[in-house]
Amino acid sequence: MRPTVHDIAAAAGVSLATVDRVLNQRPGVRNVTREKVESAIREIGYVRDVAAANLAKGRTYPFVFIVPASDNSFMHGLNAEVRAAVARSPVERTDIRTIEVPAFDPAALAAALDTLRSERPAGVALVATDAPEVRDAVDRLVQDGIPVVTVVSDLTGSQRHHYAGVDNIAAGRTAARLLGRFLGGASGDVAVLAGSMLVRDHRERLEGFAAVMAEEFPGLSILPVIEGRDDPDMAHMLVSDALSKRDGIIGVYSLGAGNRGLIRALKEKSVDRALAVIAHELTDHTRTALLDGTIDAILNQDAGHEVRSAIRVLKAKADGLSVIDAQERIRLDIFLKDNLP
Amino acid sequence: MRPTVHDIAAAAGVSLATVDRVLNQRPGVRNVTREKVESAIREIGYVRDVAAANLAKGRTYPFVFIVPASDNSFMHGLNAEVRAAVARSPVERTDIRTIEVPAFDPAALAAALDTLRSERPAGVALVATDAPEVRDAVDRLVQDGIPVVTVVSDLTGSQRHHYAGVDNIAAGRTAARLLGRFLGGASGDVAVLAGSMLVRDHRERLEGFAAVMAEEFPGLSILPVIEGRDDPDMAHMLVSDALSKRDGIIGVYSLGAGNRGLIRALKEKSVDRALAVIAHELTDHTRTALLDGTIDAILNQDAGHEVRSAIRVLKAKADGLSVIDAQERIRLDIFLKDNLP
DNA sequence: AAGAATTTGATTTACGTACATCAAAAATGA
DNA sequence: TCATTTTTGATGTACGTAAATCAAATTCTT
Repeated sequence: MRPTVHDIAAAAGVSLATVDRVLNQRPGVRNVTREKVESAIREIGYVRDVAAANLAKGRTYPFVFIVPASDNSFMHGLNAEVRAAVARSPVERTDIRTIEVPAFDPAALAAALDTLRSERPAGVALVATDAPEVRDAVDRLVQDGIPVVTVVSDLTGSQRHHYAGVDNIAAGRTAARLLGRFLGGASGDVAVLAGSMLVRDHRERLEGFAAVMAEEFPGLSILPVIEGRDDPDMAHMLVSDALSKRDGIIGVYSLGAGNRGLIRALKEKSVDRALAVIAHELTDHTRTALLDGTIDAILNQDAGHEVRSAIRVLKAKADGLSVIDAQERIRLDIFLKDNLP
Repeated sequence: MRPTVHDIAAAAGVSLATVDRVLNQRPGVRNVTREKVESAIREIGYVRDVAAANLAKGRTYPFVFIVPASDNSFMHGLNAEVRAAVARSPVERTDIRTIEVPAFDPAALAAALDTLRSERPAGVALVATDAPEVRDAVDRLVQDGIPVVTVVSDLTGSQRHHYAGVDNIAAGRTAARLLGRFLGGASGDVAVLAGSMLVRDHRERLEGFAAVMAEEFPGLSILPVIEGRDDPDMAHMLVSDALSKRDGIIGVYSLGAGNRGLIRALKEKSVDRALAVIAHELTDHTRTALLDGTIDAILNQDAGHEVRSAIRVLKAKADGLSVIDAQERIRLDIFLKDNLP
């Protein structure tokens, strides 16, 4: 049987009340006594029964999710997953509040984070905009002892406890190798469609993509990045334009959102020529395009996994427990038309 | 606040004791009363607090894992993951016992399953050997009300509650498309190395592989399957032999274990020619081979996820709760050298 | 309608932890 | 050494559920 607080008390030769004072860092314990209790805890391998503790405390975990107010499929999906988590709240003892902040607005995000310092939630998850003021605001929360995890997009050099998202450099590298291999040694141009180079994920994907292209596929040259601002119409226009102007384009890498416009442009031109196309994020549109052959592969991060992982990690941090690293690694999904979920 | 048993009692106009009788299916309740209570439960949306219930019951979940005594990297990894789950047992309130049965021996597996009928564990997870007697034994357990999940390999037509493993037909199809695309329209022969065609996963992978090859890559023809019995030396010999005899081989698909021998054979021959190679299961050997270019892609199922998912599902079934389907879907991992974990 | 059988209510204890209160003991200061 | 402060012990209640007991009420039989 698993040891209880009574076992600690017996092992340390103190009373239950003293054990309680040590366990919950209440005042009024001499250092010698505290150490006696702590070593007893270590010796008998006591682990607090979190379920019983939460029951006694009537504890719920007040968490805050900060998401950007972006109007693209991926963010909609992420929001849906957060809502699903809210729906599970009573069972999971969480109490999740969502804050929307303008996208790409570091000041607004930092302000929102600072608001939380006085509110003192049990944990904060945010889709980070990679800027110094955001980093500093996150570090302040961490200093205050509030667990913080970044979701989808990480924050350079911050003290956040965890990042629930994919390795975007690896994603870009993977895209490059797939595209290169699919093109089988042919020479030509590769178009890259991004949302904005101000977003860290996009920059990183491009960085990884360019690196592998340069190292391994010298026959392929990357054209100047097209920034579609994750907007379908803009993407459609820019991609159509590029395809008409440049005959040498034999591959396309879409590393952001706004794939609807890309797909439309590709379909209009695909009568003329075959392109190898890799896109990010599995949505209804990209799924259809993958199935009909417009897109050859989709790289995806599972928003549901990211949200659930963020919550698990925040809970563990709030309880001072460790996490199963392998379980919390967010994997890069590669979908061909055969392994779609 | 979340409703409790007291709220049910008040809503249904009965006593706590009666609510308890209904909730825990104890005898001595008239049907009209039972229905009154049940509709009250539905109306106020009561969900049993599993943590509190387990605390009261002092419950642990006695689970049994049945794994084949196979001596290959994948099964070693699976065993390690089960042991890791055992190490977490006190915290997760599980009590996991492992039974080893001879591999590819349906009778032994069925016998082991039947033993469990009297033991009545809270759940059983097994790596299924796909045979009628196993199916019948599983169905008997299910009839007895014991939750059963298959892991890694599924069981045709059985009543098992859940399968924690990948879709192997999809895996084979994915391998075929990757290989076909990597070969970029070239014509030639493709060698397939399997463990044994008696195992369902291997048969299914081959089936999916062959289907896509026939549909989409008519220039590639699949040679008769090499059965290496998941044995490195045997695989080495057979593959070396095939590569020497057939100059037309330009691609290899290894859908089972025993990749060490394959890799050795490939390295010996690779000086002469470039092959596209796809293999299953990420191990130290295949990882190294992927990094040095001997293998082009690895398809993988994460044994840790499978074990943890199996346990979550068994718990949920034992508690009569539902599972988050998307969370329990075991995904096919595709690894190129750039996205290795 | 009486007696038996069944159904329902009321109440208690327990699980492991948190938290509060009050009394007792020990350490500290002058 | 005495008064004061600090530390420790003892005890009780609570969280939401399970499980048991015994008494009371209701239904069923004949």
